[in-house]
Amino acid sequence: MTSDLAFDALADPVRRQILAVLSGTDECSSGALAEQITSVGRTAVSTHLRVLKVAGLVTERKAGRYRFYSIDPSGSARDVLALLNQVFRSGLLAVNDAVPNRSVPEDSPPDAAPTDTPHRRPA
Amino acid sequence: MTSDLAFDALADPVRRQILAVLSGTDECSSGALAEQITSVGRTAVSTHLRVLKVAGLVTERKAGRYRFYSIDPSGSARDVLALLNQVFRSGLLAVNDAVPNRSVPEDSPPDAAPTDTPHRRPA
DNA sequence: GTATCGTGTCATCACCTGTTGACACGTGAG
DNA sequence: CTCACGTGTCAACAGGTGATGACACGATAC
Repeated sequence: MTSDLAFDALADPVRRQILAVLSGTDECSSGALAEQITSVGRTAVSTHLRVLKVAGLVTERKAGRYRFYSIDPSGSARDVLALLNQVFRSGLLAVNDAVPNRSVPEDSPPDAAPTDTPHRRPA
Repeated sequence: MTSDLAFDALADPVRRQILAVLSGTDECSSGALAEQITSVGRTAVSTHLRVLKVAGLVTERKAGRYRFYSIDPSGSARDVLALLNQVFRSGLLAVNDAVPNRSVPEDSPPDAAPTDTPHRRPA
């Protein structure tokens, strides 16, 4: 799954910080990026950049001896968003008032609600 | 940051699988969940459930000796979506409009052309 | 040509995380 | 009451991941 790498890439705070910096600028060189990410060294930033690139979250542009990175809005970020929207659609769209998502055949839990807990609390 | 835990929780494939199962049903007990998640044992599922709960992605409902878990659409998932939308806003707008394929503005190298061959095979 | 800069990669280490089995807690049934 | 069931938690181990410094590669300036 493509979003697999993206989820993994997004899990790291440093990588999210890199993405935040990149989202504020059009593009940024590896060195300039490493200067703004003071929590880790240039090597780590470079490694994170690679992870982000492989994950399809950023794009790389080579210009001479420089390498500029920028957000890849058409990359796997869309898959992540799509998956998240699918999982949390009920609350995000707030249109499933009739609970239409009930299509799992092997759904036979003990079915609680013995005598004191009628139903869960809708938000 | 609340979304920090959420990003971390979403990084694990097993946890995403749990979320997928939960998204297909209203709620599910820990045991029933563990039966559907065959890749790991019940202990691991329980641990993952705890992580998801702490991250604010699922909610727990106690019913007697059972514990039912369900997606928490109003939890930190919204923060994750918001952050992602902020970082990748430029491409997401295009997605919302249409254009499911490459529609990124072409690069405009200021002073160099990508005419280099990254030969990097030392071995 | 050489020197220097910018960058990526490699080996190494330390830390964190996930998994497992055994155990403890609470609940419901008899 | 005791027993069985469902579940969470604990300590220990294995595996993966991130960070670092040294090095290699390519490109530019001279």
